[in-house]
Amino acid sequence: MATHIVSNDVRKPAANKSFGELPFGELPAVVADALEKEAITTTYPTGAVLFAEGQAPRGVFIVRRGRVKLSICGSDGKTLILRMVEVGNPLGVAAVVSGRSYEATAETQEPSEISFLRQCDLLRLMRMNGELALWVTQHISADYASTCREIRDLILSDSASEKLARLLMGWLDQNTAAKNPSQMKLALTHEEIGQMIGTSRETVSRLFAGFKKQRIIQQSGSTLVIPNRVALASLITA
Amino acid sequence: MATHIVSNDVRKPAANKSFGELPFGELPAVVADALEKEAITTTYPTGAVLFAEGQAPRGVFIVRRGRVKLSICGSDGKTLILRMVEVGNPLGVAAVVSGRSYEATAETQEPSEISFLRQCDLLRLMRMNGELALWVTQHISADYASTCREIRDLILSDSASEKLARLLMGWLDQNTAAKNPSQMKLALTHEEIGQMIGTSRETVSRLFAGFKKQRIIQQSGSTLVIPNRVALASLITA
DNA sequence: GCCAACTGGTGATGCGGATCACACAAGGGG
DNA sequence: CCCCTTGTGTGATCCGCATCACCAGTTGGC
Repeated sequence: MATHIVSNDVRKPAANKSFGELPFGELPAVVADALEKEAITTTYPTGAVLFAEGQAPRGVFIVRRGRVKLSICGSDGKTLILRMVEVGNPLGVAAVVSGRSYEATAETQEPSEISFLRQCDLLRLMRMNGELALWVTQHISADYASTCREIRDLILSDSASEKLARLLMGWLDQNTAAKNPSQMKLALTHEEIGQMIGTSRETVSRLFAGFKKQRIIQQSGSTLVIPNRVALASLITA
Repeated sequence: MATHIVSNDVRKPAANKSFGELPFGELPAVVADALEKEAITTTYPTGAVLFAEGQAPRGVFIVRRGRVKLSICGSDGKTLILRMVEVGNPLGVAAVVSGRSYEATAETQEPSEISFLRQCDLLRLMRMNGELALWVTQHISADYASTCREIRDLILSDSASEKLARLLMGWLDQNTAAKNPSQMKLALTHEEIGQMIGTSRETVSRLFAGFKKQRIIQQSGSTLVIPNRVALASLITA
């Protein structure tokens, strides 16, 4: 648990890497204790909406098992997926702390086990427990950083292929721990991928086809192999 | 632009005007007290870079006079302006608290007076002073919310006119306090407006021309008048 | 087993806005 | 004063991708 804030030590200066990774793979002991005492854990089916954009904050949700999709949507029904939230991470902290309404919608992506902590309880615990307050604050910072990254990727590359390449690179980086780091399971539909990079489903289809033709990726079933990481990287600067 | 980068050294020993004369604006008393004791205040010319995207965090900056542009940039030199930071607001809090590198670049937009508080001092103060910690946390939340809003406005409206209309509406809303709420000073160039909404300078020019033709806005010098707020609003849903 | 709903591939078409290429106004400094 | 920079207005062109329209697999329910 590397939960210290300060220290002038920098972990990885400009290596703008995947944001999903937070310093704690598991919850710090204090947080875990607090949760055990105060939180209510529930099992949700796929597609359950934990909270929706614009709702007044009720509390925070912490993913104990499963995966949650965090997205924002426009008036015309268009959707942008901000990120997938993995086990051990909280949802809705910024809204709860600030008292503003939830900024995004959280929906379970698969059957999930989620702990819920009411707003007033969280705030009380934060006051009593500096460590927990710190944990919360760091998560908000991480969310902020991840959102900035999202903006960068979306705005500053205006070819769709560059955006997709960035997304794939991000997935690769998250995957370095796996036994075969150039291989991964594709858990999203083309539609959802489109919603992550702000393009249409058809474009995603065509891009994948193009990448396959250029031997940048290979696909068998839902398994995606990227034999040529440099080729992928070269699409980004292009 | 980017005339010179400011390092940690202070270039002019804290413009020694009596603190009583211009206290820390609208800051809460505790925050103001802490800053008075610990922060170093410096005057910067237009175009000074307080910190740049990717740098390791040194501390937070608080705007005491002037205006600071917060932006992120892509490899190809393209720039997106996140927001203008006004008097009384801190810059770089998320980076300092999380220890990650700054997520954006901060550049003075006009001659400004900025207080600087080192990372270690801020963290120490936060530990000692819950109120200040709360102030910091709320600011990070606010930044997060504002960034989410930015994303929404950028992604979910894909006509450029809608984006511009959104921007103008935002300015109008900030302006309600003024004596003439439908009138404002245009402090940005078309280029910068383009960088705020993610379009080219030429498009901004053409959009303004179109809006004028449709009697949605009037312009005389750098003063912008929006006589018809509803017409502007109607562009957003369209 | 079959049908319905979802997913993925691919062509044709059209539009929005990026880009290039100017020309013009306003300062500002030497 | 002229020049040089910076901001602005506008036309012409061009291309990427959204959109529409299909069809072909795949999955899951009953």
